[in-house]
Amino acid sequence: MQGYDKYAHEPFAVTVDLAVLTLRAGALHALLVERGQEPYAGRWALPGGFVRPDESAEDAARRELAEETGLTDVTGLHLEQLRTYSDPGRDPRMRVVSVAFAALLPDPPEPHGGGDAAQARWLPYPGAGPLAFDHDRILADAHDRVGAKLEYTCLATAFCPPEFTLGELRQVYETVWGTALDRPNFRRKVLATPGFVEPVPGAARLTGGRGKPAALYRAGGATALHPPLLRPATEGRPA
Amino acid sequence: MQGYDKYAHEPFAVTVDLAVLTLRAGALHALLVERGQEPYAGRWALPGGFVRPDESAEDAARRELAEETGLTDVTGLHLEQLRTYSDPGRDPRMRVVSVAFAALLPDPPEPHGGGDAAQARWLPYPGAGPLAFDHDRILADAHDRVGAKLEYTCLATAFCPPEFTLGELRQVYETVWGTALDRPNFRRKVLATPGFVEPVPGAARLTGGRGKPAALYRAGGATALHPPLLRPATEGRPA
DNA sequence: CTTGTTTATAGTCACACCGACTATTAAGGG
DNA sequence: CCCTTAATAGTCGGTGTGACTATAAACAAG
Repeated sequence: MQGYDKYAHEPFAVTVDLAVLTLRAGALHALLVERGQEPYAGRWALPGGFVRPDESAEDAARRELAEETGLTDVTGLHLEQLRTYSDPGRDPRMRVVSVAFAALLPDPPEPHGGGDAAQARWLPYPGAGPLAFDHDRILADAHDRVGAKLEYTCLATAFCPPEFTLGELRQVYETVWGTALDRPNFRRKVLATPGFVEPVPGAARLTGGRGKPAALYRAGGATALHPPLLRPATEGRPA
Repeated sequence: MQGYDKYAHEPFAVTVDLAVLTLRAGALHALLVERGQEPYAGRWALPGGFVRPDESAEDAARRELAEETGLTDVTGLHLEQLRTYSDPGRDPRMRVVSVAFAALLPDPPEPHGGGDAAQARWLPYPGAGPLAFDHDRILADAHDRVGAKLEYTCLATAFCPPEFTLGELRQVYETVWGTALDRPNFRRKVLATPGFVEPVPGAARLTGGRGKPAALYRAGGATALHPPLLRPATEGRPA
């Protein structure tokens, strides 16, 4: 930091990459765009783009998120910096340092094709073949981060619409973690955590699908879970 | 990511900033360098430097860590990417995007003055006045991250020498969290977690200071704590 | 040498929480 | 009308943890 001109520092291109996750039909989906040019032409990639001279990486991420999803209001959405990927060879054309973000959406806004990208689609994760660049790794890191944060934060509500049932909330956990949870125990735990969810006053009940109608809840004011909601211990060493 | 030449992307300077933490005399200390030039001449700043064309941010961080600490072998040290700071105005001279890392050292290698920096010193944290740039924020973020990771990982051993007593390990928690822990309960919890620590076979006992000599332990093979070692609930809403 | 202080270590007890279960209620589908 | 599905209520036992007491082994001060 001392000598800015001591060695000629190479300029880098700085981009943001977005791992936008949502739940569609009980399965985790990621927003992907199809590349039209080399390298990796025809492969799926994470949406993203260059950081402009007058904006921070967070600004750029939110701008790209609005462009790619076609949503007019992305202010309420959960957007979180993941980490920065900077391997010298990650883009064969030039030196690109990419700040990756994870974004969570409740309700899948239909595919769309906004922004500059060729076509954008929700594809199930995992399963969408090998992605371009190091985007498989980024998406996997996003999934890991989200899974971990479900344990000790109220992040799960970011996957849900403003009003939701405990069954929907439980499905968020089950889908992201890939494990089944005991219904009564999950309910007990969530309701016992102050500020996680609060009942909707109108006492309306959702009777959409099969089964007994469920009560509706809203996200509460809490952000952290004390004590955490630990996922069932998976044998083998965690990261 | 589609059109690399659609809009002329401004080149950025990319640097790494290091929040190097250690425990000296029961207090948390950070490695800081004194700036010799404007801006912020005379202020303390985090060590760091430019990422070179052929290295990743992680490579650069480890290289800078070796240069600034004077240590010849930094391979065993805990080095972890924190996040990237990219506000347009964070450096008044030019557009600098900085990837911040947190590093943990067990044993304070005497101050030193290696590398290119003017002078580097261990200063207690918190307390080292306002730092240059946004480095106060970075250091605070590093402290938050380390405090949180103590709860659910075995990170605490990264602050300890290869062989340590449970009292030293407990002091890591107490110092970083700023709370006192019950000695017997801490011992019970640590020993009950498989792979956290393992006794040193030689059965040597450390009889350095006052009190009954303590048994020596080494870091075990585990990296995660299941269940976590939660810090005493601080009232008020956590981040 | 004795006493007090400090730290390590052993152990107890009660409570909170959690996993595993059973039971009941209320919907929809053959 | 019965079966399935899902929500909700409740029970039971074990584990983990907070609070606490007790003992042991060192050093310091008198």
